[in-house]
Amino acid sequence: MSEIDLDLKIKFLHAFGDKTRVQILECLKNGEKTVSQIVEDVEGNQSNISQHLACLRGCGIIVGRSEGKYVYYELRNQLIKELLDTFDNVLSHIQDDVACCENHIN
Amino acid sequence: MSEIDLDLKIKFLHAFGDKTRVQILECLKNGEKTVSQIVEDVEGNQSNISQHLACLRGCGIIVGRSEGKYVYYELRNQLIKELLDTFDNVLSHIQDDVACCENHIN
DNA sequence: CAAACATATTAGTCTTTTCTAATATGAGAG
DNA sequence: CTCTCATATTAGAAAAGACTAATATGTTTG
Repeated sequence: MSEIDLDLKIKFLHAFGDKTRVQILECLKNGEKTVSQIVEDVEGNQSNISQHLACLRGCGIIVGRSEGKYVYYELRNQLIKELLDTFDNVLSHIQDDVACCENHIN
Repeated sequence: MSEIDLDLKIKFLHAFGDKTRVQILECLKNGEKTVSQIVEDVEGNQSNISQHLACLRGCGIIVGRSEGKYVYYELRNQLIKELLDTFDNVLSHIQDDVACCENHIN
């Protein structure tokens, strides 16, 4: 029952609330990939993806390792993978109730 | 294995990425509360809390019922409660790795 | 070592989200 | 009914986040 710092928690959770980042995470579900591969999969641009990777990395969600001129990223561990699955699971049950909330607040 | 709409998913996940909203959810963990009680617990202002409640409601995370002049909110169901617990669980393991990522992207 | 490639960083702008203050709605009490 | 209380809504300002373009760093290859 370790106390968790609220700001830390928000930072972590916030990382999951962006389309590009979630797409990155989904494309990492099947194992590690280089930045270029991710850029291609997600159809983003290099700079943008790189920034999102830095965010995910800074939030402890993914880890990267350099090999030559490439950097391989993957989900940090099994817990993260399970968390992603949990999201899908919860959503498949709740889906129909995620309705309005256009601007997320108005 | 139902397909989940990505935008829907982002909307849902985004709701968990705000401090005030997470505080609201945590104070609802122990059962339903009126808006006033929530405002007090979270030490927010009425308008702001009301907007965040609308967001959480719109995202299918909480439900409200009116009774007289009060509105009682609670977590939608057990799944949501478990999801909140899962967050804490994952975080307690990863905590130390949620480091930099100051602006969530830089 | 210079060129080519992969990735990261920076700066500036644009967009989205959040907050505050004011006002509206709706219910019960006097 | 009218006043008060609880909650919701709106509008506008402020803040945070994300995107683009340009540049920097570091590695390999010729």
